[in-house]
Amino acid sequence: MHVDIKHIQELIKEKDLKVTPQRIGVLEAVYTLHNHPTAEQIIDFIHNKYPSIAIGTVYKTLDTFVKYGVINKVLTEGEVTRYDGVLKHHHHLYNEGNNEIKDYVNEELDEMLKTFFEKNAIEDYQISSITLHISVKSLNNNSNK
Amino acid sequence: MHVDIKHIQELIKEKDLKVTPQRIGVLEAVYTLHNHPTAEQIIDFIHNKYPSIAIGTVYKTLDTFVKYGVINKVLTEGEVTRYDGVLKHHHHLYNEGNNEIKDYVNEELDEMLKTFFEKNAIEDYQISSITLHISVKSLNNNSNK
DNA sequence: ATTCTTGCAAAGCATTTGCACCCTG
DNA sequence: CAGGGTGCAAATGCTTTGCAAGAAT
Repeated sequence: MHVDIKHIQELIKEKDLKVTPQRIGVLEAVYTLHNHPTAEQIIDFIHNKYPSIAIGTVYKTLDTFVKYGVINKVLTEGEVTRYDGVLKHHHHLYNEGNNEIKDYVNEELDEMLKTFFEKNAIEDYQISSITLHISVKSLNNNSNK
Repeated sequence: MHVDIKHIQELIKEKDLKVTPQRIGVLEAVYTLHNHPTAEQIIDFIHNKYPSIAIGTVYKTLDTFVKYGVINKVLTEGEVTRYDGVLKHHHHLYNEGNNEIKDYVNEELDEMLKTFFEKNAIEDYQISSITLHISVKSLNNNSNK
């Protein structure tokens, strides 16, 4: 998967953050590694293109991006933190076989949920978003794909 | 909330685990602290009743319970691990204001989701469970309750 | 020029581990 | 009494922090 650096620079600038090689590298890594990478995976990826970037900088950059809504953290069962560059609303498929997390997009489902909770409001709360965590098993014995 | 020790002992025995004061204490803590406690909260609770229990033992016991399905881990955004003693299927309300996680049970919703995914199967996967992560804001300025 | 960002290395903290001893079944 | 469970303390590993030096606007 190829990633457009120009586009990355714009995303950073849009949030009034300074555009630095480190930030470009981190965001490029998150997009390229698209499968909910850990900080460690991001650091490994970056070390090819920008060999001298500091680990602390990667952590700080990831925090900044999450804070400014450039990326999100993924919900996990207390393992290492994983990040997600896909901002469009989506759900997650947790593959029990190989521990992978895949995105699942379904607008019809979102529409149905929206309607449901309009009719069945939760007392005292206003809903800001609903994300499904769908645990699945592969039907093929092939644990990848 | 009062918790029945007899019942706790049975739950442990059912899994062919040895019933020890440490295990009883840990499970008692998870049930009493019912609000998705961290290991630290569990340790604090236990230290009243069983002052000399080791921290490492609590971690080992929690791992064992998760492994044998006595309790579950809760999905979080990479913070400390939280545990959940409620085994009945339920969803989670993430209160953005105070970072609390509450249970949300709605069988009609579950029924609707089941029907939806019967009609809209996910290619190559079999669904084992669906949990909603509902981000909410309190409507009262009162951030508790 | 000013403010924000980076690099580095040390510190922090939750969790894990190894092993001798102990207790449950 | 046999096998698993516990306590302890050290070790691990992810992540954060503080600050001087550097870079972006």
